[in-house]
Amino acid sequence: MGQQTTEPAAASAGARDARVPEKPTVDGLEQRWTQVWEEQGTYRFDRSKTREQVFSIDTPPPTVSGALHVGHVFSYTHTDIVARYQRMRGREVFYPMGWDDNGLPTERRVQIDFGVRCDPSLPYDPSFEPPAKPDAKRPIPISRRSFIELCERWTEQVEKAYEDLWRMVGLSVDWTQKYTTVGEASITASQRAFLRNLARGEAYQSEAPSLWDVTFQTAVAQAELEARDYPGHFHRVAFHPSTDPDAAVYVETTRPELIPACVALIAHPDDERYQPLFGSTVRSPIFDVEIPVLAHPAAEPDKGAGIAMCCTFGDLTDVMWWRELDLPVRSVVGRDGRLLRETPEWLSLESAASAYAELAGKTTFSARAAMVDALRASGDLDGEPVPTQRMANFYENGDKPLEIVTSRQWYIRNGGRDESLRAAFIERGREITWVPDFMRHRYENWVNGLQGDWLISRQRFFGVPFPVWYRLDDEGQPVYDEPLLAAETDLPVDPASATPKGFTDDQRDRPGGFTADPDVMDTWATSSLSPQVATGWERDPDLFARTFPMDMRPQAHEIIRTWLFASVVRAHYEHGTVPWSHAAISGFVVDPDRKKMSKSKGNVVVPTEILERYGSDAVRWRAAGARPGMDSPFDETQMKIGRRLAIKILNASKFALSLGATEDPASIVDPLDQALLAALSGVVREATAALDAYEYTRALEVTESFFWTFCDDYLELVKDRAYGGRGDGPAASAKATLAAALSVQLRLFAPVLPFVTEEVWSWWQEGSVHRSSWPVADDVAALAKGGDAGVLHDTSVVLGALRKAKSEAKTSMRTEVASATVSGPREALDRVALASEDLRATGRVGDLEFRVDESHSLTATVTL
RNA sequence: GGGCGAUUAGCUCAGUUGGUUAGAGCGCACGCUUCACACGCGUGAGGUCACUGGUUCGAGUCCAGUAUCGCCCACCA
Repeated sequence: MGQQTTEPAAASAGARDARVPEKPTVDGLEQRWTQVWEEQGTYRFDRSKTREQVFSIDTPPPTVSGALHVGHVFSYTHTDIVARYQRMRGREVFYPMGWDDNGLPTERRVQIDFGVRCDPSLPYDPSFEPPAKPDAKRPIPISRRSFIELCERWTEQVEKAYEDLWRMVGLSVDWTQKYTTVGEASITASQRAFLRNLARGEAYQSEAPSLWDVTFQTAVAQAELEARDYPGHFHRVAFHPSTDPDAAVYVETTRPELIPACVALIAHPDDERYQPLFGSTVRSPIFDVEIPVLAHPAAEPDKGAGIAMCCTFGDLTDVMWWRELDLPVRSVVGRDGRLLRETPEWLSLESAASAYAELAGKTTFSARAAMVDALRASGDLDGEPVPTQRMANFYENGDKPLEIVTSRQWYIRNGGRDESLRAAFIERGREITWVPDFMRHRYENWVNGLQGDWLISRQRFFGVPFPVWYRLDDEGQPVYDEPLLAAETDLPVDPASATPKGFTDDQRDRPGGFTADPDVMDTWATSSLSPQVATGWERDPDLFARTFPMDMRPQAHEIIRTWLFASVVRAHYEHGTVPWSHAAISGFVVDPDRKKMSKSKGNVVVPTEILERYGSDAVRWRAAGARPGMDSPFDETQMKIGRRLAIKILNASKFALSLGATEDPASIVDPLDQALLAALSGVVREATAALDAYEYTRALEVTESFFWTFCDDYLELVKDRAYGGRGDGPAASAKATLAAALSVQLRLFAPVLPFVTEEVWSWWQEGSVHRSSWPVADDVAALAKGGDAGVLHDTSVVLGALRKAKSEAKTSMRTEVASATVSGPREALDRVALASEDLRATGRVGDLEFRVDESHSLTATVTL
């Protein structure tokens, strides 16, 4: 048997060293072909191509914070399918890979894994080695530089693991095009873009209230907020009209500890309950501070008592009121989340000062309890606190509600304070083709809801520093109004070690000298430049000209507001364009209960196990079944189906080659063969149109459906003829058709199933299938020579009837059929007649008769 | 509360511009050791297309509304 199956294939391939394995297997294909692709540079970007010939992809740099999960594998596969398709279509694909090793997630992992913490005041110790047994509870303080070195060491390990996984998945990334978000290129680009934003007035520094995480002690941006449930209590608290101290105005608050920070009581202008009080003042309980009662339309009559205590600052509404009503600042919460230790000056009465002393230095939580006791004692608490479940803003990585503190920060204008700028960014969004289109709403929703400019500075260590210093006046105070800026030619710059022009290093942090800006950039302030970093902006102008603006930004929908929007902002300012023409938004992989996979839920599926168990092609096949933007449940049984398809491709290909598949267009003369190719031509047309629209799921579907017909019906029908059952001419037609159909189908499958298609391709073709050309529908149609796809279809219907008869008789498919009568419309019978010899051979039919009957569709009466 | 999406067979999903008896795979049932594949092959049974109205000769498909689920955003008085 082995002889029979391998010899014809070898013969058909002529002198070529065709080797069809005896028992083809999908196992081990990943290792073999990733190595070959690497050695041969199959996916290496050819930078002799011009921008029009290039398809460039702004690969999402995965966060280097642990492990990739199966959702990543799915979405990166989606991108790879498009990349492979475009490559076969003749575009030179620029497909880099970045690692997002910037920011807090990395810092946190390093702290835990090495048992250290960063203390910037410590000097650098080059010999420092982390403890062998890290104790995360008692971290060792180390210098900023040592800390950064550990961050780098840690990310290097993880990046290696990530790359290994991506290679196994079969991503056709050009691994010579790598970048990291803390690499030199990223720092340089981030600093350069910032300096230019600053020069053009798009970036600015401001001392203003901003959201503050007391745990991490850093400002955070609106985009990093997460509203979460947070338990609290309503406290009904009495304020007293200045003119009538025995009367009371009741306010309901969840944060009584902010009463010393109260600057106004505010109700809606139409609220008749409070209209008499507008313009008058009340005095706060305990502290006896005079406070105006004001009207503002943002006050909601049905919330609480309908009159709000405006404090500096309890929430973002307070900030708005403070700004719009021109109220004073009376901050009591410090950056550490505790009430200020010194008694604020506006608590002028002695009784107020002593009351405040009970709160000073306490966390907001403890201060609240102390305040409630005080209110209860003074009789200003009406009733007892009522439990409530509220939503509070959290930093997405934090676990305590955010405070609002006033601090000096860097911002980039994003339209949050400028109507026309906002309109410009909406317009940019409309220049982008969104896949799927409805994801545009997420973008516009976000842009239209912006509350303020983009806060880009963070009070952290591991990240891109601002290339800025400040002169220190004679008292050692920084002169913020005249920042000292690094020159673009000096980038990248670490102001903590470099010296500004005109100063010497011994003047650092000395009165009359200078000091470095201590902050680093928000992670999105650097990753928003991924298109620029990847394409070599200002670093490699030749590459940049060939790859920017890019063609495709693949990403998850949850970060449209952050990464996508920020990228649009940066490209708009720097290049006056959108950064890419297409935004392809992938959905999530959800667990069987439709819950998003996340570490905290413990429902994450580790991809390596799945890849090893079913093979990469199988997992990719499943990924391709999730359409752009649609969430997809993880279902392991689906992987088996993909694996089955991959195996089927091996076996069917082996069989087709063993039948003597030979490329020979001229000999394709049999109507059944032409029918197959006519149908295939339609499949190519549909798959091509689908992939042009990034609809890889549809492309796979039509291809797969055709392939099963090819296996189940066509291969069965031509088997006998190809073996020579009806002579050389008919056999040659079958062999030529098998070769053409196999070649086209392998190429149609190649973007989704790169391993198995490459394996089969190597049996009988030169080069990589992934550098072969995508099939052209018209070319396939030309091979069909005007054949009618209906011939195959109608013949299959009759074949099905023959099988059904045998199946119902519970007998083997090899059973002889004494006679069969096919009846139906004349045209259908004519088509079947064109393949009647193949049909008779396959079904083992003795007498095959045709009876015209226009009253019903094609049927067959079978006598065994 | 605002926005977006989904709802078709037990499960995962197709159903193109409205057009005969609504499709596929998995699972299930019953068969078949058929010379590529038992990691296989064949056949079959499964559906008031979430609900209510409307447009139309005709609606899974278009319109209006309702419900349920999911996601994004807002919501600290």
